Amino acid sequence: MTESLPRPAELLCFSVYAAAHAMNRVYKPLLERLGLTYPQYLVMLTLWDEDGQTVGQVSERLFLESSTITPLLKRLEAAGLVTRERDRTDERVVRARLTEAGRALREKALDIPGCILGATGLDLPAAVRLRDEVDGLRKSLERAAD
Amino acid sequence: MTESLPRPAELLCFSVYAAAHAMNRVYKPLLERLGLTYPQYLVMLTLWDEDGQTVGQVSERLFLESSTITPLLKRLEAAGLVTRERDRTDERVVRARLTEAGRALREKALDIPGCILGATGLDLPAAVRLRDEVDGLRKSLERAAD
DNA sequence: GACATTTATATTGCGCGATAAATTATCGAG
DNA sequence: CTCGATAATTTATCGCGCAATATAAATGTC
Repeated sequence: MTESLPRPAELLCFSVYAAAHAMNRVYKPLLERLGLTYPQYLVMLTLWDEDGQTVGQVSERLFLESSTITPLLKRLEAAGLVTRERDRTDERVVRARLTEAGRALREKALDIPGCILGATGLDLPAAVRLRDEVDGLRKSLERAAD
Repeated sequence: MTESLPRPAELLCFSVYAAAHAMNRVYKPLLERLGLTYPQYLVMLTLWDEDGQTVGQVSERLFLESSTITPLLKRLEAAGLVTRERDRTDERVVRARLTEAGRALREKALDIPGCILGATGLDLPAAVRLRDEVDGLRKSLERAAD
C-alpha cells in the first residue's frame, strides 16, 4: 500500500512560508521609497525603538544569528543610516547608532504600519489576535528545535 | 510631537517572518537526511502529488515566480531526483518528471509531517484552523499587492 | 499566406539573506 | 595571570527570489 503525503497547500508550514512571501511583496514597494529591504527595515525599527543597541541585542530581538546581523548593519552603514562602533567600557561589544539620516528616515516610515494593516484585511484586534497565535507557534517550534 | 512606530515584535508581519524561520530550523535536520532544502522539499511534494507538471504549474502551486522554480528544478536534477524536458507539442513548456530515485525518496519523507505537527505543539484540528487563518491572510495580501 | 504584435513560458543575471564553522579579541573569575 | 566564557567578525557557502530578458506560440492584420 502507498501511504499518503500532503500537498504543500495542506500544510501549516506552507501557509506560513507563503504568507511571509506575500507580506514581503506588499512591503516591497513601500520600502523601496526608503531604500530598505524588509530585514533592513526590521533592524531600523529596532534602532528607532532604542538607539545604540549592540549587535547581540539586535540579533536577539530579531531571532537571527549575529553573523546575519553584522552584514545587515554594514549595508545600513554603507547607506549612511547607522554607524558601528565598539563600546568603550567593553571592547568586545559593538553598538549600532542611528545617523542623522537614519533618524530622519523614520518620518518617511510612519505610515507603513497602517498600509500593511490595510493590506491584511483585518481590523486591529483581529491582527493582534492572529499575531499572538502565530507567535505562539514560533515559540513551540523554537522549543522543539533545541 | 513624535508619532510612534511599533517594535518588530508587535507586528503581525514579524511574527509570520519569525515563525517561517523557526519552521525552517525545525525542518532542517529532518530534510538534511533527504539532502533537500525546504523549498526543494515543497517542489518534491508537488511532484509526488502529481508527476510531470510544468514549471508554470509548480510555480503556481507554490506561489513563486517561474524564475525561482527553474533553478530549484535544476538543483533537483543535479541531485538525480528529477528530469526536465521540453514538451513536444508545445516547445515553450518544460515538464519535470521524477526519476526512480525521486520516487524512492518519498518513502523517507513519510514521517516528516508527523514530526512537524509534533513540533508545533498543536493537535490536528488546531493546526488546520491556524493554517486556514494564515492562508486567509495570504489571500488578502495578494489581493492588496496587485 | 506572410508579417507583425501580443501573449505565454521559461531562463539568465544579480544581489541579499542566512547560517555554520573558524577566528579574533576582550572580559571576568579564581 | 591564566583560563574559560562571551561577543562579534570573517570566511565560506549557497540557495533563494525576482526583474529583466529571451524564446515560442497564438493572434491579428493586410
